[in-house]
Amino acid sequence: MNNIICIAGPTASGKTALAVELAKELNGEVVSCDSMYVYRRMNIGTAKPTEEEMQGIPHHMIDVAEPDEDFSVSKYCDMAAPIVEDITARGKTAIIAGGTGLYMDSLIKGNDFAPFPSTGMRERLEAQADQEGMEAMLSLLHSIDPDAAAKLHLSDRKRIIRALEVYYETGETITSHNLRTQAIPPRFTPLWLGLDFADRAELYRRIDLRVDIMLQQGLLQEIRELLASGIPQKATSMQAIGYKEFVAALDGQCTIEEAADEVRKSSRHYAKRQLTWFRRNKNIHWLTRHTGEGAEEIIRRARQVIRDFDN
RNA sequence: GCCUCUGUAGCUCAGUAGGUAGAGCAGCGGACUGAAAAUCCGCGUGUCGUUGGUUCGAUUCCGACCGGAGGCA
Repeated sequence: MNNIICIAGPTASGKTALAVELAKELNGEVVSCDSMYVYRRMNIGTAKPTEEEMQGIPHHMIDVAEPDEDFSVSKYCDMAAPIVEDITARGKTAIIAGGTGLYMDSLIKGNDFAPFPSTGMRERLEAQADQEGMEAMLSLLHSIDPDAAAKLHLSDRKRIIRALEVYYETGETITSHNLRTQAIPPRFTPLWLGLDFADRAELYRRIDLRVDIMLQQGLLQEIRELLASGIPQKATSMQAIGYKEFVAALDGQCTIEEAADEVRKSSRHYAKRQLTWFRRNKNIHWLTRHTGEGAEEIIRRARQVIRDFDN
């Protein structure tokens, strides 16, 4: 009997509904695995499940951070791992559902992350990159961690700087750090379920529809309130799809309709990236929804996978 | 009705002084270890409107026809 189930899948694929349904049937509680559900007061644009959708099932890792807070994978794992352990210790099933692949994998594997220093190292490296250029930064990285440098593209500023930062702060290269943490056995061994559509266009249609619904539900008002409460436009939370685009529109940089088009486009790209991430996880049992099939069919197949797994 | 412009990838458009074509966006694939809804990489998918003619060879030149835009009436 498996007491941990992971539900992966792209945005708008029906993870929330499946998680609640399985929780009802398996005496479960849902642990959200979504980098944006963690922020309070960001409800409409993140498509956070409503009280009604939760149907009385306990949900964890939702509304655990302020929108101007610097949240991260490591904070997520630090908070979520004890929750999963507690749920299973109480004899219930933990249903980990969400679309943030890095968070989900890290929670399951028990990754540990090199610290994020507040020593000003990051700022110094950023300044150095501005002055000397990325070629210089990459060749610097090459001299201390050739493996990491070989894997990174010149344009991937974010990762080049992080690799340098880890080395200068800890004395260990990021390559060595990653190898070390990958050798740690996984913290959990869940049953993996994945949601996808046989016809990609169908997923995209659902995404388009969802953007219209968000606007009807008052997304613009939600964003105005967040900004009015002092959330800076460059906060991580405001980089969420559906927020950054409408923030620009409210700022007069484009029309609402243009922003809505951008949101649809970014959401499609995001869904594709999510699928790319999850597809390499060979443990996932994919529940592929074909044209004409309803949500009940997917739930039925999920039950079947769970039954087969328990036998 | 006449005149001018126009028809090339899903969309917007380049281009070939005649040798079957290429950009951006879309789309597709991939990477990913304190930002991940972030960040980054790769890949043209085409009856060049139709049909005749000239030519060794036409998307390109010429004619007709069919669409579209504008002008004159």
